[in-house]
Amino acid sequence: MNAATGDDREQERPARYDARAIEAKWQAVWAAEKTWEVASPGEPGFDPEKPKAYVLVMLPYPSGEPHVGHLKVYSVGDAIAHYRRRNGYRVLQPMGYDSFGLPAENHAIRTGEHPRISTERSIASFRRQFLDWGVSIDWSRELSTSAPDYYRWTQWIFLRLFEAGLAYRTEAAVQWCPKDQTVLANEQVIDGRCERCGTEVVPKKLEQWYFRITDYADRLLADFDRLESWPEHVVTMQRNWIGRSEGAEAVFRCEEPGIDFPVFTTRPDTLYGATFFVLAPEHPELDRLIEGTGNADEVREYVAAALRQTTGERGDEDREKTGVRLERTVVNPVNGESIPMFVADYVLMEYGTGAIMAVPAHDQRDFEFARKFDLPIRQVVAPADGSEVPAGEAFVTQSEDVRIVNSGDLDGLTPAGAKRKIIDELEAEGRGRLAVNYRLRDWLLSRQRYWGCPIPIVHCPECGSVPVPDDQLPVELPDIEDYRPKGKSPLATASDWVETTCPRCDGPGRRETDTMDTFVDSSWYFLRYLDPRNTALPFDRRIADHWMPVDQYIGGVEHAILHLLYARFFTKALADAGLIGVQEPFANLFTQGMITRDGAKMSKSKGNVVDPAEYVSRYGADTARTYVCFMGPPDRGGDWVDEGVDGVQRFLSRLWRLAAELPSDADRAGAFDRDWQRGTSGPVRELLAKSHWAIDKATRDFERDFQFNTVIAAVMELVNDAYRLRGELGTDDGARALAFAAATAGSLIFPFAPHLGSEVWEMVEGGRVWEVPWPAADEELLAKDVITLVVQVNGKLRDRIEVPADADEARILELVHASERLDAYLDGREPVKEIVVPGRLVNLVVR
RNA sequence: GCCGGAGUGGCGGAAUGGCAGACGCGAUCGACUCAAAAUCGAUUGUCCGAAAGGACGUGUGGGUUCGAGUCCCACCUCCGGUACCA
Repeated sequence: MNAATGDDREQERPARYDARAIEAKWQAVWAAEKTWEVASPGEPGFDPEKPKAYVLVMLPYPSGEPHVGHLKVYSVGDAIAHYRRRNGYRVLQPMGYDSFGLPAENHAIRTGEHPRISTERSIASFRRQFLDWGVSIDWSRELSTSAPDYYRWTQWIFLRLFEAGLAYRTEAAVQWCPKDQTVLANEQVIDGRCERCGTEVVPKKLEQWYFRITDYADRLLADFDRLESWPEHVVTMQRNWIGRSEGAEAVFRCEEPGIDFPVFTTRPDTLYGATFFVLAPEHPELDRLIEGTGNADEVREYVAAALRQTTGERGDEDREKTGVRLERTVVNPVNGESIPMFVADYVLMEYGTGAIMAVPAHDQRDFEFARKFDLPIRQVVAPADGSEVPAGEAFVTQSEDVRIVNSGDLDGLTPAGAKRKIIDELEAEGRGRLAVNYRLRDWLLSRQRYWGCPIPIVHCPECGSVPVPDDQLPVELPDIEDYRPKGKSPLATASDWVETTCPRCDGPGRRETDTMDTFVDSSWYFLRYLDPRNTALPFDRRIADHWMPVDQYIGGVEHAILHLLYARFFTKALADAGLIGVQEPFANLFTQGMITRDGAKMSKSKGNVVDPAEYVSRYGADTARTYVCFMGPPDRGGDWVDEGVDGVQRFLSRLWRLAAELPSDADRAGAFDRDWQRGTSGPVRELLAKSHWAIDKATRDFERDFQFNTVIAAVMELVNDAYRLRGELGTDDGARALAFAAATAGSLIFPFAPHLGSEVWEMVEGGRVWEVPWPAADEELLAKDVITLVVQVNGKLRDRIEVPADADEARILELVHASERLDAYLDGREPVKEIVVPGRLVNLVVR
């Protein structure tokens, strides 16, 4: 008979956990009292006693409705924010929208609706849902990057970079997306396809705006040391993307018509093995080189064909090598040898100098090319033990157990030694030098699209590219009739807007009609949050220096390179301009894993999309939020399972009922009294100890890389124990223990289920849980008098014994030897070794 | 190819070198109910055994250790990133 709840309370039908009512109640409190607003130094309400914590989730692109990825990232971010607040920090958690961008513009092309209208609609629904989820945001700082009072400062910063020589315009081969009709940055081309629409990109020669991010390559690498905690793989990805490689530049001279061709090589030690020389089809000296030679037309034809290829086709490694031999030769600077020249599309203009020395014996690509064109292959690196190298492939090795051969005075040296010697020689003769090369290229920022931040430049036939003066900012985006891109920016059709006067000479000028890549907008938004209503500057340096860096940044790993690299670059450039003190924007980074459904990425075409709003209205925000944190470690992905949501709902209901069905207030007063707690025994003590265990476990797992799944599991255990012990707790002490357990569970679950946590706390203790410090476990209640020790024989579990917690090794062994169970396993043998791990186990080793 | 990450019950996942499988889902049984749902409780790695108990068990093969899911070596599979980068 289960009599625990069988009192007359049941006559009035037990109330049920009404998540929506509870959530509306607390959201109203937070909105009315502006609970999550936080002051900067000098503002009223600023509390200098508390340390600051800037907790930031990557700003969303507002398109349609938030999806589960947003639910997860804000659930994680908010849990961290709440945890920090209750640990005594002044937490800033702002919100904004990355509201320029292609989807809104494409929508405008389809429907004719102005992107501003559809964007505002999306922002409204994002805002509504974030409020509905009860995220603890300082809404007074809300911003959107497409608002003139925001992009005014994006333009202002662009002009500072322009003045510093970090923004420039030049003609170069760029990646063009034929569908979106715009150029793309290298970072936005994935496997030769447009990151946004998946169309194959094609090369195109255009005059475009760039940021000189390559100037910062070394600092971007070195300053990984300044970060507190970033996922190692993100750092590695950025390292690889920057792609620093050390080597040498060597100059090969073509006597006729007299052109020096520098090449970059990471293997100057193999210079003697160079048997031919290859130029990229785009090489600027090619025309001059072939002028008047017998096969100039053939070469031109090859080049034209190469340029027509999509980036994907050209990048295909498996394709057979192609190329054309030029009727020219170059001289190898180390041995004076004349070697034939080729043009081939496997050499890229964007990397190095667009020309290579080919060492077929030790480079797979050169090897394939040499085979195809029947060129000599000269081995210059050999295993130190004199063994043969495989014939059908290039001999490529990082090993130092090799020696240089067939290379004059380099013979017998290791590659490292040969590199040093050859670079010294090249430098002495002025035919080369030590060189460092990067994979990273300058950031192409102009886009031939409408819905972006206008570039504040006027083109003047007299003065060139002239910056718009600061006092004329913002250069506002004009309204236009037709959004369709036509190979140039739709802005070009707004002739009233385009035609202007030159700020420098007052003559006629034309506005720059390209807009900025939206990644520019999001490269500094974390600074605007700090001083969002400043009308004189993008932000006040003193305020920014107070809050920066972001203490905890949270977002998807898909931004590991793009956004995070750009934002790091911007921060350094702004620091160099004296606008801010920090060198790195994000001290700690947490990347959350992607939620799938039925094991697959969610997509409309698969019909497996989870709409968070649907779950929030059915189960409540607390259930949805707690569920995404409970699925597994938040930095890993997880599969959305409806039954799992039910499980979390069940748990939250149990917690609510535990609080709702507590005995009357009078019986349970003093539940938090430590002296009383320490004096208890039996089931009362057991439940109190479990409560303190949960506090300790939750706190440790919170600190340990945000292991939210086990934090929540600990609270579940506490609630389960409370139910299990409830029947044995019919005394006043029992009522107090239950009250303490329920209040503690509410307090610990609050970062994930803030509404329920507040409600439970209010029901049990009264007051506001977010104003109560994060609980600390009582060591004395954590400690046990009697502990169970595991006894092993030869590493196999054979017995358990109860020992006093303070028993020493001798006493433990005495108890072990008293065990009759063990005799069978020992079989009369004397242990040769007895290992005692206090508090853990005993292992008897017998032979 | 290169660089990361991960392989543990029917499923998601727990385990500072020390009781493998916490917690949740699912499943089975029981209580309540006319019945069902909800709720509460119990059981739930595999094999042998009536039971007591025993053997096996963390992708594979070896190693270190009193003791290995955890550390080392070699390999396999999956996932992510990246790639004619000279």
